[in-house]
Amino acid sequence: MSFLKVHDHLLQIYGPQHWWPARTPFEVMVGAVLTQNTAWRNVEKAIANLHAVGALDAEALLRAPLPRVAQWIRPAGYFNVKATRLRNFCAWYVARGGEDALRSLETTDLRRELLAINGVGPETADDILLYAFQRPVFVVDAYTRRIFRRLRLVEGDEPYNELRAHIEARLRRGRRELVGLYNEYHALIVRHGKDVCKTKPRCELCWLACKSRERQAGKSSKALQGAAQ
DNA sequence: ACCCAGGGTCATA
DNA sequence: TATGACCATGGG
Repeated sequence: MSFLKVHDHLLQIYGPQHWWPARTPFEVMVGAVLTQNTAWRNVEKAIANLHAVGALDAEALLRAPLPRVAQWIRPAGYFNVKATRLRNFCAWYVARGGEDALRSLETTDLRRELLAINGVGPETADDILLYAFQRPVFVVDAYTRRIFRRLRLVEGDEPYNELRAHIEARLRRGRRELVGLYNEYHALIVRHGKDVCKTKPRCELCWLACKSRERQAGKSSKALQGAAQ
């Protein structure tokens, strides 16, 4: 079972996910910060509030008092922390010349600058790189670690960059368009992660993951038997 | 009542 | 490098 095959299974099961749900690249970036450890529907409420008051804009967010931003994004949780993070991000965004100027940066430079912002970690940075700037970056999240661990494709507790590099290296050989592939793949993993094995007849991928674990158990028990002889 | 959600930072060892 | 505490809302 290759990383590419897993993608194809997921696509067959769920169909295209059409990520990222946002009107503009800036809205993607705001959503990426707000969705940290938070259910997406709560983020939608926060973004709707920002949209309603005309604050879905970097300059507007910088003009607004921090406590007011916090109230706007309250449904997204951690609102005091995230208000500061949004402000940090907007300060960088404006100082750096906005979307058009940022588009001309190399992916590695863009990532380094994103990670330098207090409140933007590896996953948030990669969400922004992939879904706002269309860069070929595979986003690793908790669902990613879980599904690939269950399929015995990774250990699951590797450092972020190690896991990303490992998966990207094995997806690059598929002769496919990478931005589209990474876009759909991460979205499908999240979609699958939400209702994994909660559906009555186990989906094909969960079934495969189960078989994969049984294979592993069989091998290790045989190894133990062999060692006992 | 408890658990989790499309993480990240900071203090500590 | 690697744990643990902390942030906070809303839905199951």
